[in-house]
Amino acid sequence: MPTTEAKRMGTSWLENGGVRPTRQRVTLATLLVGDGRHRHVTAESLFDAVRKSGEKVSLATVYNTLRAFSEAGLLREITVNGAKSYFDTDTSNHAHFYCEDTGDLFDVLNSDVAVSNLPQPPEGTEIAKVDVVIRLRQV
Amino acid sequence: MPTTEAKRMGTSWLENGGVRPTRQRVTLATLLVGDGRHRHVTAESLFDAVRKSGEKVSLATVYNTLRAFSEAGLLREITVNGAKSYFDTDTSNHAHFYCEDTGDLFDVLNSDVAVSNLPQPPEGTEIAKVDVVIRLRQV
DNA sequence: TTAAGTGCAAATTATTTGCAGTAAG
DNA sequence: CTTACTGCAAATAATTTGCACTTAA
Repeated sequence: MPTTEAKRMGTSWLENGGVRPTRQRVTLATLLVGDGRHRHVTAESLFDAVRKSGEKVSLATVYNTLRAFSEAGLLREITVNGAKSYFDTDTSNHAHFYCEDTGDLFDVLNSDVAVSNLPQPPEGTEIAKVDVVIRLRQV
Repeated sequence: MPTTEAKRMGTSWLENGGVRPTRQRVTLATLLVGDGRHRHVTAESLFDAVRKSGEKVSLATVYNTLRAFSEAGLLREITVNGAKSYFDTDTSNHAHFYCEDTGDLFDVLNSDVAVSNLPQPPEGTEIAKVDVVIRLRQV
């Protein structure tokens, strides 16, 4: 049960991205940023969250909306394996841990991880973003 | 037409990984490392190369073999987008440029790109590898 | 009102798999 | 010989799309 406040946050987040706040988008936005915390979701995990919240948004719309949010700069897509896409509500440049055994993806916290000596991009291109994924294996 | 020397290189590369040198594996290995240069391939691109070389290896075997080579440590799999997997004959840690517009993947050359201040991996895990992908956009 | 958004089911795409046949040690 | 490898076709799995319907502005 999303609080009114959570919904308000979701809605203003949408406005931030210049995205039209439809019922389903507000539902998804509220689940994504309603508590002010950052999270990583997949289409499937967000779809599950919708069902648990008692709301209803089709899976296709979840996919399309995640894509739309990303294009609006509200989410950052993270590709860690060919199988599925993750989306991060934290769009700033930061490194991720990815556990291949469990499929867990999470932020590298309070760290100074940085990429040093970024190279010159080739002629005719510019750097859009830099992804750093630290792959873990269980021991 | 692979030279005898190229074939020899491919075969010894297979031995290096402890992989049994079947006809199709030697074909693929020769195409991958026969000229001593590193390259990035996808299952599809390698399959095309096989056809152009006049040899014959089924697409399923190309997929399975790329996976087998990776597991043997002969190749490094690189995931840049949910759509397809790339495989790099250079298994050492190095950064990549990836152009989202063209799908091109290539090495960051002679660079000192490095990830500094690698964080401590979480309890019960160790770092398997660190992927750095510099995403480009055309201007 | 009217262009943008949504839902469903069907289509796509990359990849994997089952299994019968083939070949390497 | 005998176990691993290969090829094919069918199966999967994530994601996208076509299109008729709905809704926000």
